[in-house]
Amino acid sequence: MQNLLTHIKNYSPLSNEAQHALQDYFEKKTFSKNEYLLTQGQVCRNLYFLEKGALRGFYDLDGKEITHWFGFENDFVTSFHSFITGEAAVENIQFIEGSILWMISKETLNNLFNQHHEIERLVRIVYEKYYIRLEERFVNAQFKAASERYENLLLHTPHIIERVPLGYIASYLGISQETLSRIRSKF
Amino acid sequence: MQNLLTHIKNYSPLSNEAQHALQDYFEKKTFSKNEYLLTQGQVCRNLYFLEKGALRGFYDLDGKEITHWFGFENDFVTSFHSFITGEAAVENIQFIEGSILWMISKETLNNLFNQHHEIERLVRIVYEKYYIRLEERFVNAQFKAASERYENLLLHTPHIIERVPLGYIASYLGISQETLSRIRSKF
DNA sequence: GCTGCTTTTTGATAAATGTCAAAAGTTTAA
DNA sequence: TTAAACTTTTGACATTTATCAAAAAGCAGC
Repeated sequence: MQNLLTHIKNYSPLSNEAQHALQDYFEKKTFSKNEYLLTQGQVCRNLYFLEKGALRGFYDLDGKEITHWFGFENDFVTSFHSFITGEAAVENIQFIEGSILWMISKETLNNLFNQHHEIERLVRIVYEKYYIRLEERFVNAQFKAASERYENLLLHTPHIIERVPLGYIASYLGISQETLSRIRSKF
Repeated sequence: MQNLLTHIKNYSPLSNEAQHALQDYFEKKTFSKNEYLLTQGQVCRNLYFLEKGALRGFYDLDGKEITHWFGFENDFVTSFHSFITGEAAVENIQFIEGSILWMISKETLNNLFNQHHEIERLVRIVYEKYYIRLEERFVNAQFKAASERYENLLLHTPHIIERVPLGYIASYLGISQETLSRIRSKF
């Protein structure tokens, strides 16, 4: 929990009352490797903070698993589309490692927004950060060649390569596993 | 201005005070076709609401202009990365049509956040919407073939095809103009 | 250290898309 | 109205990436 609070305060300062409110309502959860946090078709009504571990979001495309994002320590995690719209998730969220997370429901969070303007501010700022992070990935995906995307990964998020099987990384980069293997052999 | 207020209230309800505050601080701007709202290297310190017209965001890649987004009526527009981080923009924003927009500075907006929790809520909700919109584009970009991306465009945002030159659309879809032309000839 | 299972690499070939150059079509403005 | 400028299409060819199949490498449990 200390992790969560410390991390959160990097985004935006919080009064003691707001901190206590968050402490009261975030609930600790642990999962082991390969367990699912969410499966396709469920509505994701919670937001999670990943204190320790790793997970991936993936969906089924013609029988193949397409991993489109990873979460690691200090990431906020949910199936954003489902969480925001209240519709069924098209994706699955699965643990790649045994993990510890903190959970809060959308409903509780909305109540906290009403009670503490600064908590809503915090979430607004988190969205900003996540928005530009996604924008960067988008530009990479659409306008860079496969080998450049891999180089960028090596450069900016090497922990992904160290902690994630190659097959997941391939679809994360939007290329086939064979192509990724060939790109790697050139380094 | 009425447009802006009406549109905004679709996101989240607003008290009269908050509405008046917005009315006081949003400033009207008009531009003609081909003018620039922002050029690469400038810091974008404003958020805009596009009441009428159309524009594009593009950047330079090895001498070629890569259009990566469009804005139309009722869109909020800025160079998000620059607006959020305060760093120089890597992109240009140019009008595709003569346009009318409403402008507010980041500084003024931050003041309004302090005075009206509900305005910050509104922006938080706008970010949510824009986040999932971008997420959808990302999945399309990375995991769908060029012809599928074009079909999706026809299906979901046909106004883009009607109002934007083909060359811009090609890079928006992440394909060459020639390939786009060939895809189109098959319909 | 072996056995069976999973992950990664390699090879051959096919499919999708890009590039360059030129032709055809459209728009603009004197 | 017509020449000039810009946009879109077409053709030939090159490059990138995917696909399918099989071999090699890595790893957990015995």
